Amino acid sequence: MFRVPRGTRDFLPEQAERFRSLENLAADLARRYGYGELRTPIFEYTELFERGVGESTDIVEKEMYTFTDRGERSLTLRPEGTAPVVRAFVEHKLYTGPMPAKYYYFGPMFRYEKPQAGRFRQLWQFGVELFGAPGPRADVEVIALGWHYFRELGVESRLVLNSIGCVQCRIGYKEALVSFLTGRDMCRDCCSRLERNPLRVLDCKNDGCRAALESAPVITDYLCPPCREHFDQVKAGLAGLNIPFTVDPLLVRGLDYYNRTTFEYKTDALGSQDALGGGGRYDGLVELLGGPGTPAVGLALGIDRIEMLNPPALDTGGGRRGVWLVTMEPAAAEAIALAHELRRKGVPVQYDLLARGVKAQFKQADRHRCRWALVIGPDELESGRAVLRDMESGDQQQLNLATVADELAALEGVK
RNA sequence: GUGGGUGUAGCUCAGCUGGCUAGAGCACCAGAUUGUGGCUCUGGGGGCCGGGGGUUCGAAUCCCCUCACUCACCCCA
Repeated sequence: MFRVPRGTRDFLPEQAERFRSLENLAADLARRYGYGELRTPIFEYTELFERGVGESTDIVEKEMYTFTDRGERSLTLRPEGTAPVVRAFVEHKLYTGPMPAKYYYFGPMFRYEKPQAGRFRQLWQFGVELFGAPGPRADVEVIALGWHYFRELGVESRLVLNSIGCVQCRIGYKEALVSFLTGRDMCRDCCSRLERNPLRVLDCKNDGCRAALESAPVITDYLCPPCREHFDQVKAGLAGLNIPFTVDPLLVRGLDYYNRTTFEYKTDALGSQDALGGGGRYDGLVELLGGPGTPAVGLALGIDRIEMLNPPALDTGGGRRGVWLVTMEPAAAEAIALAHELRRKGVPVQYDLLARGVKAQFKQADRHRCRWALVIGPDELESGRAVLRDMESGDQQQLNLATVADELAALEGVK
């Protein structure tokens, strides 16, 4: 028997509906903030991610689905959404349009990881990217949009904020951090990180490393005056919108392109996979990918994990909906013709396709959780009056066949 | 990539230290009720016991390998 590939899954109608709702709510929110949808291919040239995401990141080092096509080109299933959006921004010279330029995306990403709770090889992200606004208000808008999404869904999340400064700040900080940590007791990974990318040590969950970091210098003490000012204004802007947050100087994100603001939305309800989303500012990426120097800030939210939290906004109540048409010979053909007329007028109608008896058809109406059973048999055609049964209460009434479509459309629980 | 747990019907599981045609509940289909669902009763369809190999007169059960799922580490959404 075939199964879905490891780390991927099928979405059966009930869950697919939940994902559709999450997408619709995200798209609606993005539009309210003035973001337009930008769809990019599922795969890109591998080099885009190598350069855009960063050679030394986990994503590029070990998580990419990379393959060679028949033209000997190296392609990669997109592991994240920002690099492709930036590529499109540059390729279509969108920087020539009105600034700032604001885009959102929603779709699957691919990472070759060992699956576990809340971690998949094909995962869905909703993200936004804002180009051309260097000031802190842009950071605040993006962070607020993500916060707003959680609020509308009714999902609890904690906002964690940090600033990793600019290249200049980090030179000084890295020196301080390396000299502080050198010679201390850390895990093997961190010892190598110390040389290659010392900021990653901050992200280590190892107890020994955490202990070593207790009194380590923090990046926020090394921000240059402009970066400090920017960070202060981001915090003030969030406070002004009554968005609560905590500052975590250890928050370092796994992609190389960030500068200044970084943030994550976390949950306590998913075990060890606590990140629901995150983002930050990436002022150098557009230029790195061949465009004009353009400041930018963005975020990405993990839809799979959010869905796992059972957002209250997705509760549909589980009520009955729609109409089941009960047919019987020799009047079935005529009844079915009427059903199609009802469908053309927007009424959702199902009917028996297996030549089952009346009793079984009512049972089907029940099992499919239809709100109404509409009986049209020989007697009804003769009298011109259809029998309508409320499958919730059991009450029955008669409807005039000539006006049945309008009457049904007006009923509760039809759609 | 490293480590732990689990694989028996569509689902949840039982099956003792190897021993009759492998079971239950739920679900599905039908009948009891030849134009009325939910409750009840009766009946029915469904299993290469994850796969392969081994031990044995005999394996769902014991051993080895493998695959899958799952949880955790790393890291992230």
